[in-house]
Amino acid sequence: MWWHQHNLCFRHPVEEDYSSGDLEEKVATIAETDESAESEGVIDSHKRREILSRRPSYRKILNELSSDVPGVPKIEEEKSEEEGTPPNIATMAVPTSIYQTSTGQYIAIAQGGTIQISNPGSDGVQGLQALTMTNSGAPPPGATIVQYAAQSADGTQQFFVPGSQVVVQDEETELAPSHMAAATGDMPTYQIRAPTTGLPQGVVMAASPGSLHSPQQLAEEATRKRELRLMKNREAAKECRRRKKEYVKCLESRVAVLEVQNKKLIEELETLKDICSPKTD
DNA sequence: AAACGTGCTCGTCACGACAT
DNA sequence: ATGTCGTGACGAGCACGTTT
Repeated sequence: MWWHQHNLCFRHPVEEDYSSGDLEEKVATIAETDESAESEGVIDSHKRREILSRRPSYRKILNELSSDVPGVPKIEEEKSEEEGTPPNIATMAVPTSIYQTSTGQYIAIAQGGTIQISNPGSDGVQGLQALTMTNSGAPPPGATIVQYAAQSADGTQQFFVPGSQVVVQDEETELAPSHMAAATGDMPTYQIRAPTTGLPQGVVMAASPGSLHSPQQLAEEATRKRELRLMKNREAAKECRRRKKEYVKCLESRVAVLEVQNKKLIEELETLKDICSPKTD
Protein backbone atom coordinates (compact mmCIF):
# COMPACT_ATOMS: atom_id res chain seq x y z
CA MET A 1 0.00 0.00 0.00
CA TRP A 2 1.43 3.33 -1.00
CA TRP A 3 0.04 5.10 2.00
CA HIS A 4 1.85 2.88 4.45
CA GLN A 5 3.70 5.88 5.79
CA HIS A 6 0.86 8.31 5.57
CA ASN A 7 -2.48 7.75 7.16
CA LEU A 8 -3.73 10.97 5.79
CA CYS A 9 -3.39 10.90 2.07
CA PHE A 10 -5.87 11.92 -0.49
CA ARG A 11 -7.85 10.01 -2.97
CA HIS A 12 -5.55 10.12 -5.93
CA PRO A 13 -1.96 9.22 -5.33
CA VAL A 14 0.36 11.70 -6.91
CA GLU A 15 3.58 10.70 -8.46
CA GLU A 16 5.58 13.45 -6.92
CA ASP A 17 8.27 13.64 -9.54
CA TYR A 18 5.86 14.22 -12.30
CA SER A 19 3.92 17.39 -12.82
CA SER A 20 0.40 17.50 -11.55
CA GLY A 21 -0.64 18.42 -15.06
CA ASP A 22 -3.47 15.95 -15.28
CA LEU A 23 -5.27 17.42 -12.35
CA GLU A 24 -4.51 20.93 -13.42
CA GLU A 25 -5.89 20.13 -16.82
CA LYS A 26 -9.02 18.74 -15.26
CA VAL A 27 -9.53 21.89 -13.26
CA ALA A 28 -8.88 23.99 -16.32
CA THR A 29 -11.31 21.99 -18.37
CA ILE A 30 -14.05 22.30 -15.84
CA ALA A 31 -13.49 25.87 -14.88
CA GLU A 32 -12.44 27.02 -18.34
CA THR A 33 -10.52 29.81 -16.73
CA ASP A 34 -7.06 28.42 -16.34
CA GLU A 35 -4.60 28.43 -19.15
CA SER A 36 -4.78 25.30 -21.22
CA ALA A 37 -2.07 22.78 -20.52
CA GLU A 38 0.13 21.85 -23.41
CA SER A 39 0.46 18.29 -24.49
CA GLU A 40 3.70 16.81 -23.26
CA GLY A 41 4.20 14.90 -26.43
CA VAL A 42 4.29 18.00 -28.55
CA ILE A 43 6.91 20.04 -26.80
CA ASP A 44 10.45 18.91 -26.47
CA SER A 45 11.99 18.33 -23.11
CA HIS A 46 14.01 21.51 -23.03
CA LYS A 47 11.07 23.70 -23.86
CA ARG A 48 8.97 21.82 -21.34
CA ARG A 49 11.58 22.37 -18.72
CA GLU A 50 11.61 26.06 -19.48
CA ILE A 51 7.86 26.28 -19.18
CA LEU A 52 7.84 24.33 -15.96
CA SER A 53 10.61 26.31 -14.40
CA ARG A 54 8.83 29.55 -15.13
CA ARG A 55 5.68 28.42 -13.47
CA PRO A 56 4.99 30.33 -10.27
CA SER A 57 5.56 28.57 -7.01
CA TYR A 58 2.88 26.42 -5.51
CA ARG A 59 2.29 28.97 -2.81
CA LYS A 60 1.60 31.67 -5.36
CA ILE A 61 -0.68 29.46 -7.39
CA LEU A 62 -2.51 28.31 -4.32
CA ASN A 63 -2.97 31.81 -3.03
CA GLU A 64 -4.32 32.86 -6.41
CA LEU A 65 -6.67 29.93 -6.23
CA SER A 66 -7.77 30.93 -2.79
CA SER A 67 -8.63 34.41 -3.97
CA ASP A 68 -10.72 32.95 -6.77
CA VAL A 69 -12.44 30.28 -4.76
CA PRO A 70 -13.46 31.01 -1.19
CA GLY A 71 -13.22 27.39 -0.11
CA VAL A 72 -9.58 26.98 -1.02
CA PRO A 73 -7.22 27.38 1.91
CA LYS A 74 -4.37 29.79 1.73
CA ILE A 75 -0.74 28.99 2.30
CA GLU A 76 0.77 31.52 4.60
CA GLU A 77 3.96 33.26 3.68
CA GLU A 78 7.15 31.82 5.05
CA LYS A 79 7.62 35.04 6.93
CA SER A 80 5.06 34.10 9.52
CA GLU A 81 6.90 30.86 10.11
CA GLU A 82 10.06 32.70 10.82
CA GLU A 83 8.29 34.98 13.20
CA GLY A 84 7.29 32.10 15.39
CA THR A 85 3.71 31.66 14.27
CA PRO A 86 3.84 28.70 11.95
CA PRO A 87 1.29 28.69 9.16
CA ASN A 88 -0.59 25.80 10.54
CA ILE A 89 -4.00 24.75 9.41
CA ALA A 90 -5.67 26.67 12.19
CA THR A 91 -4.49 29.94 10.76
CA MET A 92 -5.75 29.29 7.29
CA ALA A 93 -8.39 31.66 6.03
CA VAL A 94 -10.92 28.92 5.64
CA PRO A 95 -14.55 29.23 6.60
CA THR A 96 -14.93 25.46 6.56
CA SER A 97 -13.02 23.09 4.37
CA ILE A 98 -13.92 19.50 3.86
CA TYR A 99 -11.53 16.98 2.42
CA GLN A 100 -11.73 13.30 1.85
CA THR A 101 -8.84 11.03 2.57
CA SER A 102 -7.77 7.99 0.63
CA THR A 103 -9.32 5.87 3.31
CA GLY A 104 -12.68 7.52 2.84
CA GLN A 105 -12.49 9.64 5.93
CA TYR A 106 -13.79 13.15 5.84
CA ILE A 107 -11.78 15.95 7.34
CA ALA A 108 -13.45 19.21 8.20
CA ILE A 109 -11.47 22.25 9.16
CA ALA A 110 -13.74 24.57 11.05
CA GLN A 111 -13.25 28.09 12.19
CA GLY A 112 -11.11 28.28 15.27
CA GLY A 113 -8.81 25.62 13.94
CA THR A 114 -10.77 22.59 15.02
CA ILE A 115 -10.22 19.67 12.74
CA GLN A 116 -12.75 16.90 12.73
CA ILE A 117 -12.12 13.56 11.15
CA SER A 118 -15.06 11.34 10.58
CA ASN A 119 -15.53 7.92 9.10
CA PRO A 120 -18.72 7.93 7.08
CA GLY A 121 -18.84 4.19 7.19
CA SER A 122 -18.52 3.78 10.91
CA ASP A 123 -20.86 4.86 13.63
CA GLY A 124 -20.71 8.55 14.34
CA VAL A 125 -19.24 8.71 17.78
CA GLN A 126 -16.41 6.30 17.25
CA GLY A 127 -15.54 7.71 13.88
CA LEU A 128 -15.30 11.24 15.07
CA GLN A 129 -11.94 12.49 16.08
CA ALA A 130 -11.00 15.98 17.00
CA LEU A 131 -7.76 17.83 16.70
CA THR A 132 -7.52 21.27 18.13
CA MET A 133 -4.66 23.57 17.42
CA THR A 134 -4.41 26.27 19.96
CA ASN A 135 -2.48 29.42 19.34
CA SER A 136 -3.94 31.32 22.23
CA GLY A 137 -2.93 31.09 25.85
CA ALA A 138 0.68 31.45 26.83
CA PRO A 139 2.72 28.83 25.07
CA PRO A 140 6.42 29.27 24.84
CA PRO A 141 7.58 31.35 21.92
CA GLY A 142 7.33 29.58 18.65
CA ALA A 143 5.28 26.74 20.02
CA THR A 144 1.89 25.52 18.94
CA ILE A 145 0.13 23.08 21.20
CA VAL A 146 -1.70 20.33 19.46
CA GLN A 147 -4.27 18.16 21.09
CA TYR A 148 -5.74 15.21 19.43
CA ALA A 149 -7.99 12.42 20.42
CA ALA A 150 -6.67 9.38 18.70
CA GLN A 151 -9.47 6.89 18.85
CA SER A 152 -8.05 4.40 16.45
CA ALA A 153 -6.92 1.11 17.89
CA ASP A 154 -3.25 1.84 17.80
CA GLY A 155 -3.67 5.55 18.33
CA THR A 156 -1.32 6.33 15.51
CA GLN A 157 -3.52 8.68 13.59
CA GLN A 158 -1.26 11.05 11.77
CA PHE A 159 -2.05 14.55 10.71
CA PHE A 160 -0.79 16.73 8.01
CA VAL A 161 1.22 19.43 9.67
CA PRO A 162 2.41 22.17 7.36
CA GLY A 163 5.76 23.78 7.70
CA SER A 164 9.08 22.29 8.57
CA GLN A 165 8.12 21.93 12.15
CA VAL A 166 9.07 19.59 14.88
CA VAL A 167 6.51 17.53 16.74
CA VAL A 168 7.53 16.97 20.31
CA GLN A 169 5.65 14.88 22.80
CA ASP A 170 5.29 16.68 26.06
CA GLU A 171 6.36 14.89 29.19
CA GLU A 172 4.21 17.16 31.29
CA THR A 173 1.09 19.05 30.41
CA GLU A 174 2.59 22.13 31.95
CA LEU A 175 2.55 24.01 28.70
CA ALA A 176 -1.11 23.51 28.08
CA PRO A 177 -3.62 25.70 29.82
CA SER A 178 -5.13 24.00 32.82
CA HIS A 179 -8.61 23.82 31.34
CA MET A 180 -7.18 22.09 28.34
CA ALA A 181 -5.29 19.58 30.43
CA ALA A 182 -8.47 18.81 32.25
CA ALA A 183 -10.27 18.26 29.01
CA THR A 184 -7.65 15.98 27.56
CA GLY A 185 -7.53 13.55 30.43
CA ASP A 186 -4.96 10.90 29.65
CA MET A 187 -4.31 12.02 26.15
CA PRO A 188 -0.74 12.79 25.28
CA THR A 189 0.08 16.36 24.46
CA TYR A 190 2.29 17.29 21.57
CA GLN A 191 3.98 20.46 20.59
CA ILE A 192 4.71 21.57 17.10
CA ARG A 193 7.72 23.76 17.24
CA ALA A 194 9.32 25.79 14.58
CA PRO A 195 12.99 24.96 14.38
CA THR A 196 14.80 27.15 16.83
CA THR A 197 17.65 27.83 14.49
CA GLY A 198 18.21 27.87 10.80
CA LEU A 199 21.35 25.90 11.22
CA PRO A 200 21.00 22.16 11.43
CA GLN A 201 22.47 20.19 14.23
CA GLY A 202 26.11 19.37 13.80
CA VAL A 203 26.77 22.28 11.53
CA VAL A 204 29.29 24.53 13.13
CA MET A 205 30.04 27.96 11.87
CA ALA A 206 33.63 28.08 10.78
CA ALA A 207 35.94 30.98 11.02
CA SER A 208 35.64 33.71 8.45
CA PRO A 209 37.29 32.97 5.10
CA GLY A 210 39.79 35.70 5.72
CA SER A 211 41.34 33.73 8.54
CA LEU A 212 41.88 30.62 6.43
CA HIS A 213 45.39 29.97 5.31
CA SER A 214 46.32 26.45 4.40
CA PRO A 215 44.84 24.54 1.49
CA GLN A 216 43.50 22.07 4.00
CA GLN A 217 41.54 24.78 5.74
CA LEU A 218 40.22 25.99 2.43
CA ALA A 219 39.17 22.49 1.54
CA GLU A 220 37.44 22.11 4.87
CA GLU A 221 35.66 25.37 4.32
CA ALA A 222 34.53 24.25 0.90
CA THR A 223 33.30 20.96 2.32
CA ARG A 224 31.47 22.73 5.09
CA LYS A 225 29.81 25.08 2.63
CA ARG A 226 28.78 22.21 0.46
CA GLU A 227 27.31 20.28 3.37
CA LEU A 228 25.43 23.32 4.49
CA ARG A 229 24.08 23.87 1.01
CA LEU A 230 23.05 20.24 0.72
CA MET A 231 21.38 20.40 4.09
CA LYS A 232 19.44 23.50 3.14
CA ASN A 233 18.47 22.07 -0.19
CA ARG A 234 17.32 18.88 1.47
CA GLU A 235 15.03 20.86 3.72
CA ALA A 236 13.89 22.98 0.79
CA ALA A 237 13.03 19.88 -1.19
CA LYS A 238 11.01 18.52 1.70
CA GLU A 239 9.14 21.77 2.04
CA CYS A 240 8.58 21.98 -1.68
CA ARG A 241 7.14 18.49 -1.76
CA ARG A 242 4.91 19.28 1.16
CA ARG A 243 3.59 22.37 -0.61
CA LYS A 244 3.09 20.42 -3.77
CA LYS A 245 0.98 17.87 -1.94
CA GLU A 246 -1.08 20.62 -0.42
CA TYR A 247 -1.46 22.24 -3.79
CA VAL A 248 -2.66 19.01 -5.35
CA LYS A 249 -5.10 18.51 -2.51
CA CYS A 250 -6.53 21.93 -3.13
CA LEU A 251 -6.83 21.23 -6.82
CA GLU A 252 -8.68 18.05 -6.02
CA SER A 253 -11.09 19.80 -3.74
CA ARG A 254 -11.57 22.46 -6.37
CA VAL A 255 -12.34 19.82 -8.97
CA ALA A 256 -14.96 18.38 -6.66
CA VAL A 257 -16.54 21.77 -6.09
CA LEU A 258 -16.56 22.64 -9.76
CA GLU A 259 -18.01 19.31 -10.71
CA VAL A 260 -20.89 19.88 -8.34
CA GLN A 261 -21.36 23.39 -9.69
CA ASN A 262 -21.29 22.12 -13.21
CA LYS A 263 -23.86 19.49 -12.45
CA LYS A 264 -26.13 22.05 -10.84
CA LEU A 265 -25.83 24.40 -13.78
CA ILE A 266 -26.67 21.64 -16.22
CA GLU A 267 -29.72 20.76 -14.20
CA GLU A 268 -30.72 24.39 -14.06
CA LEU A 269 -30.32 24.69 -17.79
CA GLU A 270 -32.52 21.69 -18.36
CA THR A 271 -35.16 23.14 -16.08
CA LEU A 272 -35.10 26.45 -17.89
CA LYS A 273 -35.31 24.68 -21.20
CA ASP A 274 -38.41 22.88 -20.05
CA ILE A 275 -40.00 26.12 -18.89
CA CYS A 276 -39.20 28.09 -22.03
CA SER A 277 -40.18 25.44 -24.52
CA PRO A 278 -43.09 23.43 -23.16
CA LYS A 279 -44.18 20.50 -25.24
CA THR A 280 -47.08 21.36 -27.59
CA ASP A 281 -49.10 18.28 -28.29
C1' DA B 1 11.32 -18.47 -2.33
C1' DA B 2 13.20 -15.69 -5.82
C1' DA B 3 12.47 -12.49 -9.45
C1' DC B 4 10.11 -8.83 -11.12
C1' DG B 5 7.09 -4.76 -11.37
C1' DT B 6 5.03 -0.81 -9.25
C1' DG B 7 4.59 3.08 -6.42
C1' DC B 8 6.46 5.83 -3.10
C1' DT B 9 10.03 8.83 -0.50
C1' DC B 10 14.33 10.96 -0.27
C1' DG B 11 18.70 13.24 -1.52
C1' DT B 12 20.92 15.55 -4.98
C1' DC B 13 21.78 18.38 -9.08
C1' DA B 14 20.61 21.96 -12.28
C1' DC B 15 18.66 26.09 -13.33
C1' DG B 16 15.56 30.08 -13.41
C1' DA B 17 13.53 33.72 -10.42
C1' DC B 18 14.18 36.84 -7.10
C1' DA B 19 16.62 39.56 -3.48
C1' DT B 20 20.50 42.22 -1.99
C1' DA C 1 27.26 40.43 -9.70
C1' DT C 2 26.33 37.34 -6.30
C1' DG C 3 23.68 34.65 -3.10
C1' DT C 4 19.50 32.31 -1.90
C1' DC C 5 15.28 30.01 -2.83
C1' DG C 6 11.96 27.07 -5.24
C1' DT C 7 11.18 23.34 -8.02
C1' DG C 8 11.64 19.83 -11.99
C1' DA C 9 14.34 15.87 -13.02
C1' DC C 10 16.97 11.92 -11.94
C1' DG C 11 18.48 7.91 -9.54
C1' DA C 12 18.72 5.03 -5.32
C1' DG C 13 16.43 2.57 -2.01
C1' DC C 14 12.47 0.61 0.20
C1' DA C 15 7.95 -1.81 0.76
C1' DC C 16 4.60 -4.41 -1.15
C1' DG C 17 2.05 -7.21 -4.54
C1' DT C 18 2.25 -10.41 -8.37
C1' DT C 19 4.26 -13.87 -11.18
C1' DT C 20 7.14 -17.84 -12.02
